[in-house]
Amino acid sequence: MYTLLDMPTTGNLSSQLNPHVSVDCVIFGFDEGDLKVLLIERDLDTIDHRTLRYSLPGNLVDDNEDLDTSAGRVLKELTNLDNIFLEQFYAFGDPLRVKNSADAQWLNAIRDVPTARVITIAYYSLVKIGDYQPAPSSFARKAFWCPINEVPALAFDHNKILDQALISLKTKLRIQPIGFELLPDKFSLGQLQKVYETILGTSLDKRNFRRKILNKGFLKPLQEKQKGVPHKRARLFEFDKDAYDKLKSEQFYFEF
Amino acid sequence: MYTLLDMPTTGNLSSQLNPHVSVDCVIFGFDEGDLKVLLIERDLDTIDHRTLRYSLPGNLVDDNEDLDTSAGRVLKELTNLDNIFLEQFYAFGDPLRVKNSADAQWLNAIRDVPTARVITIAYYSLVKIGDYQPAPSSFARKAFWCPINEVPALAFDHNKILDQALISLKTKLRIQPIGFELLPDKFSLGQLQKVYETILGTSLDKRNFRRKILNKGFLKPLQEKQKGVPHKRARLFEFDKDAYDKLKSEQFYFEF
DNA sequence: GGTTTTGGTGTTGATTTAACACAATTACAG
DNA sequence: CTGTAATTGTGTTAAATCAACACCAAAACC
Repeated sequence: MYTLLDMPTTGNLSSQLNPHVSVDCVIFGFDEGDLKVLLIERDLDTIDHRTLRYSLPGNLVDDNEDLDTSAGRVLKELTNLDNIFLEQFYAFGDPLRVKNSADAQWLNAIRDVPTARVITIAYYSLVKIGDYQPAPSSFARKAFWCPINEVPALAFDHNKILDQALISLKTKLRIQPIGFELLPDKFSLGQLQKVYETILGTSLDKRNFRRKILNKGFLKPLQEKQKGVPHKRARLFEFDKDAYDKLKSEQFYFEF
Repeated sequence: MYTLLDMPTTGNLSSQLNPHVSVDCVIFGFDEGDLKVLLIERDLDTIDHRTLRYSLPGNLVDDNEDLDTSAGRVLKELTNLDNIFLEQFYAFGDPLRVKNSADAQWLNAIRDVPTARVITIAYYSLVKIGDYQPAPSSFARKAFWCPINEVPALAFDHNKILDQALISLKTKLRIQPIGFELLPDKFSLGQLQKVYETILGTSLDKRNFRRKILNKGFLKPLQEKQKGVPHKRARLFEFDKDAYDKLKSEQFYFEF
């Protein structure tokens, strides 16, 4: 174990944290019909209860790292999720964004320059929940999937960052086929429809949805079927990356 | 006049520049059938010729300012363009982005911490060229509109930033009615079509374009017509903001 | 054997799209 | 004054896409 004051900041000995710039990661997953987001519970050993317990995984960048690299490193350090494709979506720079009293104590414990103004570059990603096992480390005591509708008050402006991430996700879903990234490799059309309905916040006609998405030509039907469900078994599909890449190269515009 | 070493950094006496974070502005305009971008020529009094002369308007943020505010201030300081709606589109953070030899001398002359790693938050905007008169100040010796296809080598990673801004612009044009923001208040459909064609890089069918854009319902036809053209005079239109806001509030999705 | 749950399927009418050609108006050149 | 060059403005048709809509099938569980 480490204490808050001497915990490792990065895995790299020559590292040098930039006190003014951080990255935050909004990792979306989908499970049991719910859209979820990966949160951490921060280590509170030395901190009283007025401190906000939960936050998005995020930390200062290292001055030798690219922003994308930072985001990947920080995510791994806090949650053990590795090799995630992260997409930058917005930089948050309110001069007061880390100056709330509830955050001050935690910053005092963990930062060299706790009063510095910090600009954060926010990233998001979509993952198949089953493919990754979040495991907390560094200043994260827990790392867990939280349903979007049950997200508690988060540190700093993280609730605002999450809201913005959701907006970006919605926009992206309408422009690029990303729904399946939240699902297992093999999925049914019912599952995929549910992803679209959840994120877009609408309900969709089953027959129209199927026709539309299948006509795009990048879903490959498998022989395999669902098992163990108390109803008719759905045929499984997988995303056909080759087919999609080919369409893209022919200037095909996806729009859902 | 000022010299490079004692030039004002902001108009605010209590200001404190953050050596690690800057903003850069990509201002698009449209003129004579060309898409243009606002560049500055940097003051080179003390600098040899290997230094890159041109750049996007940009500078360090002040630690008391919001990023959006910084972008507006920096743009005004360098080009005198004021009250421009700027939209953030990406943060660039390559650790080496300001470390090219051609940039080093200029940084030495102008920055307190010339070797600091600088992350930049990039903004873009669309303006009617006729509405603004660029006037250089601070370290800008000139401020001028440059056709997109004739942009020279720029400082730092500014060519990359510009490329990315163009991609964002293209995406945005397909999703929101922003073409008229590049045109005078009163414009012809021919001008508007040209904006779309230039930015999207395609040619469009005139009859289909007119029908489609007029059916959206936010272009108000005026009685007025073009003057002084060596061909039939086009009817002028204006953007009807009220009508558009009403459509938006009814969950209308624009898509071109 | 009945109940519950989700999977799977097709048609129709309305809307939207792409493709396509020609006459009218103006300034300017000769 | 006449012709030319440039751009405006307009309508139809066939094809594609979209929205709306209802019922039977299969599996687990009781």
